[in-house]
Amino acid sequence: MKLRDEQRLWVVVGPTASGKTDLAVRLAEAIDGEIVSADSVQVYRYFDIGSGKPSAEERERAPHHLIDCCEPEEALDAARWAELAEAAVQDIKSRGKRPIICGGSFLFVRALIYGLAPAPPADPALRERHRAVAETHGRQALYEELERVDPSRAAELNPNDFVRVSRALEIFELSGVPMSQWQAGHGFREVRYPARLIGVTREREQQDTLIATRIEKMFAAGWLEEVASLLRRGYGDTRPMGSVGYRQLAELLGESLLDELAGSPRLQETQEAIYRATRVFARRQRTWLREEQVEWLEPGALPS
RNA sequence: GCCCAGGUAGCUCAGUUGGUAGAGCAGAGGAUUGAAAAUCCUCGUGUCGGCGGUUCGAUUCCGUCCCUGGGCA
Repeated sequence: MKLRDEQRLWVVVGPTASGKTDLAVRLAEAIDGEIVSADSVQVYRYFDIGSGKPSAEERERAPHHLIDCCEPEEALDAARWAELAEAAVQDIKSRGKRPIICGGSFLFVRALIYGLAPAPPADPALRERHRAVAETHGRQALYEELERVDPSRAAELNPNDFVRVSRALEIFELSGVPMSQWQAGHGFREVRYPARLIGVTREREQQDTLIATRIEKMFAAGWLEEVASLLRRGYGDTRPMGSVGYRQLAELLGESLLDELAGSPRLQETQEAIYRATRVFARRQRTWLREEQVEWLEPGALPS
């Protein structure tokens, strides 16, 4: 095998449960690499089972970075992640190893490869104000604010898309410059890390089966108990608790006691809801990937 | 056997004072510049349980039969 490729940064992508970690680990062994996780939930400590963190055995086979790198309450955003990832990549290279990015949070990957517009960072106080406005006057009212200061960005957004409307407003309020202008000056045009995207192809049915068995394994490994423990420790309002599966289990545990749940229909229903939500998530991931030029490999294969 | 309540989209249900019907979820597709496992957008013909009757017209009213709950025997 040659497997050394150019100077490009190798990035293992794919929908959830497609086998990214397995491919990345085998790749790392083959080229003396280290893995940088691009996963918006695995970055948080204690959210172990439901986020599908690599096993001890997998971490033994290849060093992993950016897993457990922050506390649940210190929300890590795409820009901050990209900084950390860049530092990890430099560190790995400086030790003569090959960095391999691996993960399903594609905004994170994009932020690393292209950077983000140098607009101001998130501001919790402003977000709180936006939330209050939307709550008392409706999302439309917030959208109208944006139309006044940044009609160009407003035209791209749906009034209901609260998250993006809020962010666009936030940028203007912080910098006095409309988001559309920041974007115009950036446009994801400059590649900071030329990348080679690699993924594992799966038939749709097989993909669904993989998702189902993975969820079953998570429950068998004590996922429900993990969430109960996280809630007890006060992590109910953190960002990772809003992610697929954790959200549903937190809700379930909010209305039922852990001891009553074993084998109950409520638990069964929740497990099915998580399966469905995960499939929807995988679909959104596929939409991201359709944009990119990805080298799709057969399961078990390595790139040449 | 009798009484009551139901039988409407894959599921849960709404609705039509008679003009062949619509939400949520699921499913499919898409967007994505510091919330991204987040957030948002688009896509809904189904013997309205069967058969008869009344009517210009019935899923809607009437009759009858079948099915599912619950109650009484």
